[in-house]
Amino acid sequence: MPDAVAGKWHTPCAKCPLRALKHFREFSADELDFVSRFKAGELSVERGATILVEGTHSPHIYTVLSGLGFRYKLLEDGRRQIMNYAFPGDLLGLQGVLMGELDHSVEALTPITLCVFERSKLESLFERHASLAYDLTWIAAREERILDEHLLSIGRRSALERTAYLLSYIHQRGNAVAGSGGAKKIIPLTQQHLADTLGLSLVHTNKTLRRLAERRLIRWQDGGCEVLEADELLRVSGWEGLKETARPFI
Amino acid sequence: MPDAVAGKWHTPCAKCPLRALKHFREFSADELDFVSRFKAGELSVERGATILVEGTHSPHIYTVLSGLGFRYKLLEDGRRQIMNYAFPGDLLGLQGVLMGELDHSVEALTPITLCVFERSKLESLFERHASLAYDLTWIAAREERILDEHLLSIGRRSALERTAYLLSYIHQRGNAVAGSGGAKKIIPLTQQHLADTLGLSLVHTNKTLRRLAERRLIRWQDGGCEVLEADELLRVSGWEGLKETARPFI
DNA sequence: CGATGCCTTGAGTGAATTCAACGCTTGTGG
DNA sequence: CCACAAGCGTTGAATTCACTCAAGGCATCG
Repeated sequence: MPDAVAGKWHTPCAKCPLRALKHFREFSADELDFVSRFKAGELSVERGATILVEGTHSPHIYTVLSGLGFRYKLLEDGRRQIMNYAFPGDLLGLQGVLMGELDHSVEALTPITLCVFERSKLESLFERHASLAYDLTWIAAREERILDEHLLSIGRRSALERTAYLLSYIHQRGNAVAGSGGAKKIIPLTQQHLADTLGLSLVHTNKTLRRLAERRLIRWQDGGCEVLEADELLRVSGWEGLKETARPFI
Repeated sequence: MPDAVAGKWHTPCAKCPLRALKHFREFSADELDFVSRFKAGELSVERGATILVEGTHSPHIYTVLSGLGFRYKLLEDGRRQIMNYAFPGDLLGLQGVLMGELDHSVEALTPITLCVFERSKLESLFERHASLAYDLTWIAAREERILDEHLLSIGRRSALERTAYLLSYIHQRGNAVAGSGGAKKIIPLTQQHLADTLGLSLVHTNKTLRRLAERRLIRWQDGGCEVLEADELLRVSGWEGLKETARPFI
C-alpha cells in the first residue's frame, strides 16, 4: 500500500504530478500498481550536485520528478561535452544498468528530485509488463533521436543556427512539462553550459548569444536565458521543432 | 518450417553466419524459433542504394546480414551529417517503427544484405519474449552510447583526434564482425563520407588524413582507408576503444 | 571589502573554410 | 579506340570563422 510509506516519500506514484500533464500518456491501473512497487524512494539534491558518475556502476535508475539536470562526458584534460538535458519525466541511468558501467555523468542544474528505481526489479518489468518494456525501448529510441539532431547541429549547423537550435530545443522541452502558468521561463544555465553543449568556446558562445540578443530573440537575465521570440528563433535555427504526442515515462 | 521458404531466402536464421561469431550472444532454441518466424525475408541492395528515407513510414525493421551502411540526416540546403555506420548484426529502422516517422535516412556503403522483419510482429515480441525485448532495449541503449561518444568527438576533440577516433571506431567495429581472416581490411568509404561524419570540410578532412598518413598510421588505397597502426591511431584519438562483450542481435 | 563566479569586450592568432584548379581513374558513347 | 564526362583525391591561396589571451565590470557572498 502506498500509504505505508507515505511518510518517507513526498510523492506516491498514484498522485504523481507528471501524470496530470497532457504531455504524458495514460497509465492503466495495472501499470500504475507495478510502477508503485518498482519505485524504491526519492532523491533530492542541490544545484551543482553530481547524480551519476561516469565509470561507476549504479544500482539505480532515476526518473526526474522535478528540476533540471544535464548529461555530460569529460576528456582527460578536462574538456567537457554536454550531451543532453534531463527534464521532468526523463529517465536517467538506463544505459548504465543495461550495459554495466556508466559512460557519462549527470549533474543537477537546479535543485532536483528524482524517483529511484532498483535495477534488480527491471527483469520482472520485462517479464511481466510488456507495455512498460515497450515504453523503455521507446524512451531509449527517443534519446537516440534527440542525439541525432544534436549531432546534426554540432556537425553541420553554423554557430548562430546551432545556438538558436539549442535554445529552441530547451525552450520547447521546458514548455512541454511546464504547468500552464504563463510566467516567464528563464532557462537556468550559464554560458559555459551552452558552450559545452554547442562545441564552441565560451567567448564565442557569448558573442553568438549577443547577436541573438541584438535581434531581440533572447535576453540574458538573472543567470539564465529568456526566449523572447520562440518562432523566429526556431526559424533561424532551421530546425523543425519537437513533434511529440503523448509520451510514456516510468 | 524454415525449409518451406528456403528457396526464397539464402540464409535461414538457424544457419545465420553471424551466430557463429563469438561477438554475439547465444540464442536459446525458443528465441531462435521466434526470430525465425519474425523474419519476413531478405533484401539485397547495391552500393549507393537508399534503404530507408527520412520522413517516411517504414513497415519493416532490418538487421544487417552482410555489408556496410550508414545513417544520415540532411539540412534543407544539402548539408549532410552522418550519424553512424551499420555493420553486420546492427538493427536499422527501430526508431521509425516505434515513433512513427523516420528521422534519418540509411544508405548502403557496400553491397548489403538485410534481414527483413515486420513491425506488426513487434508487439508479440514484447509480449511473449521478454529476453528479446530486453535485447531491443539494450541495442537502443548501445546506439545511444555510441552517439554520446561521437558527440564528444565532434564537439570537443580536435580535427586530428576526431579523425583518428572515427577511423579507430570503424576499424574496431569492422574487426569485431570480421571472420578471423587476416586479410587487409580496407574501410570502403570516400573522404566525403568521413568529412560528413566528422563535421569537417572535405578539404580539411583530406589534409588531416594526410597528416595521419605521413605518420604511417593509415594509408589511402583503392578507394578506402587502410589502418596501419591501430594502437597508435587509438592513442592519438584519446579514446578508450570499444568495450563490448557478447552482444545481442535480432 | 576582498574573494569568487559569471558575463563582456577587444586584440591577435590559429584553425578550418571556401575557391579554384589539376591529375588520375573509370566508364561511356561515338 | 579515342574523346569526353564524371567522380574522387590532392594542393595552394585567400578568406572567414572561431579560438586563445587578456582584461574589466558587475554582481554575490563570506
